[in-house]
Amino acid sequence: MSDKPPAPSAGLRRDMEILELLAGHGDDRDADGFGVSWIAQRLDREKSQVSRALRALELEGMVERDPVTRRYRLGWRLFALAARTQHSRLVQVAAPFLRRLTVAFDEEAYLCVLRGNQVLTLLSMPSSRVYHRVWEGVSVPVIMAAAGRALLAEWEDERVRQLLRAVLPSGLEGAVAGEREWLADLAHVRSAGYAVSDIELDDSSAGVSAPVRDHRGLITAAISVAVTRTAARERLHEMGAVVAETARELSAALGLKPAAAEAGYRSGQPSG
Amino acid sequence: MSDKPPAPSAGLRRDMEILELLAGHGDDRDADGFGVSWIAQRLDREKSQVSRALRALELEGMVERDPVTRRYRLGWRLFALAARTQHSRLVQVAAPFLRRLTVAFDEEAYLCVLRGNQVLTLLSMPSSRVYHRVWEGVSVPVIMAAAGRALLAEWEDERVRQLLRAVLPSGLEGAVAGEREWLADLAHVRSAGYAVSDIELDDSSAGVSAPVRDHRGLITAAISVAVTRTAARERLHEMGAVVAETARELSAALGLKPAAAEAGYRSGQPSG
DNA sequence: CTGTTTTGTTGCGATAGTTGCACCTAAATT
DNA sequence: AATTTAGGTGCAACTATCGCAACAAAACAG
Repeated sequence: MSDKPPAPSAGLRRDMEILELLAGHGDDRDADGFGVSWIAQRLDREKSQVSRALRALELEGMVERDPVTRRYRLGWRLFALAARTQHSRLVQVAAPFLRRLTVAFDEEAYLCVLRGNQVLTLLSMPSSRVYHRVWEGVSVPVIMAAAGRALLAEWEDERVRQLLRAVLPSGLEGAVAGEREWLADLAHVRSAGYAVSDIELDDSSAGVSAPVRDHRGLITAAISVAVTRTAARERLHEMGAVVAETARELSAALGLKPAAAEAGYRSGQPSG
Repeated sequence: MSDKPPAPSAGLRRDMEILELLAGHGDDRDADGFGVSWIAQRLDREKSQVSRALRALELEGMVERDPVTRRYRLGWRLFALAARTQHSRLVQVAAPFLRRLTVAFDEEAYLCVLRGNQVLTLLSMPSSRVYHRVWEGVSVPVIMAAAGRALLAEWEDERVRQLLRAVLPSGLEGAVAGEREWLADLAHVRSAGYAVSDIELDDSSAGVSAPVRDHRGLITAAISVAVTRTAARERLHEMGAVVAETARELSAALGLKPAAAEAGYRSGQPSG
């Protein structure tokens, strides 16, 4: 009477677990997919259940089975659906702008959105110098990337505090100071139009980031540039201005009418 | 007693129908998503069912709800999963090569794979001249695009005939002639390394296409260039040679060792 | 090539999640 | 304020799924 709180949409949850598992660590060694037994064990479920689920998923094109190894991988349907996402549209429009940045600075550029407490990278544009890791579809905590500051720039202070408290290991002594610093950073974004952070997606690079607005003037994305070499602080701010201007142009390309640019200020979104 | 042939994985099918519906016609007017009732009616299902399904899908990030309009759209999770697809990796590697083509010819370039009887476009690289329609995630029948010929180039004749018969409106008088012509086209791909077609993705342009091979030497994708202006036949073949060379380089970038280039010949895949 | 182990699939009764209806709330519309 | 429409919920009936175990098929080993 205590241990069976109903589990609605259990099927979907299982399917998603499978897909997430197939998505893998993103590493490459698992490129040839996974077998039924391995998945079943990893998920602590019945082989039969996994077998049947995978067959159904394959029928829908969500996964596909290597004809020779008989292992499963993520399927084409995911690609087709994702292409119809609004995120995809955003990526399409943003790509040329990011490219411009990579050309100008010869540093990697990213397009990110906020997803809960995480910053999700939608697009990573490599610089000419290195074939860097692909960050697309990868999430990092908001507190890390400069993009996090750009994305939260116009949240109400109280909501920012809440989020920080939820994310930071609570009880940390420096938390209060960190909060204050964060709020100051956000104020800087509002006034200067860009954020600067010592850490970007990975910890080997600093970053600058600027907010991108949709047609209503709400911040919905951020452009970042990761500076891999230890550049002078001055140069970071120099780049920041350029990134901010690029973000503004991208916003315009997304349909932002100049008048609306200020309208979104402080409007926030419903707490979701 | 006659109308209840078991419906396994009915839940998944319903979810996929919903997602497909949300994916929409790809048009833009539906950018702000769809409401529960509309979806329920369109799918001929109970409102409650759709409501619950959408809530579950939202929990998994497969769809997201506009906080203000309360309408549903495809969600970020699709993007994140798709980014981990092998198709995505292919797109990443191929993008610079396609870009080179668009720069060289100032025409649009595509990366396509075969999916059943259809050619699925994974990447469309716009030329500088027009902001053309985005073809990513869109499928067209094999018989249309030049890419279809490139992708089938090394199938056994018999399998090609079967596929053509399945696709073509059967009973057509010209079918036999069409078959012969097709097989000749495929032979041309094998000898010259590229295909030429009067129709590319849309019917306003001709196209050239060349096969891309994976590390085993099997044809797994195709690069195409759509020629929008009515160019001289000569120029098409000129471009074909370049596209073929680019496809070869891309294959190498994908790990194809020169030795394996011929190994894949005629090996075909299990009929899937 | 034959025996053995591992991996994947299927049948079937019991279980448990889903269905559909009616009802309800909230928001838009008049 | 009244009416219409969209979206969500409670609950009993239903039916798809679960898990077990037996089976089939590869992979492996000798």
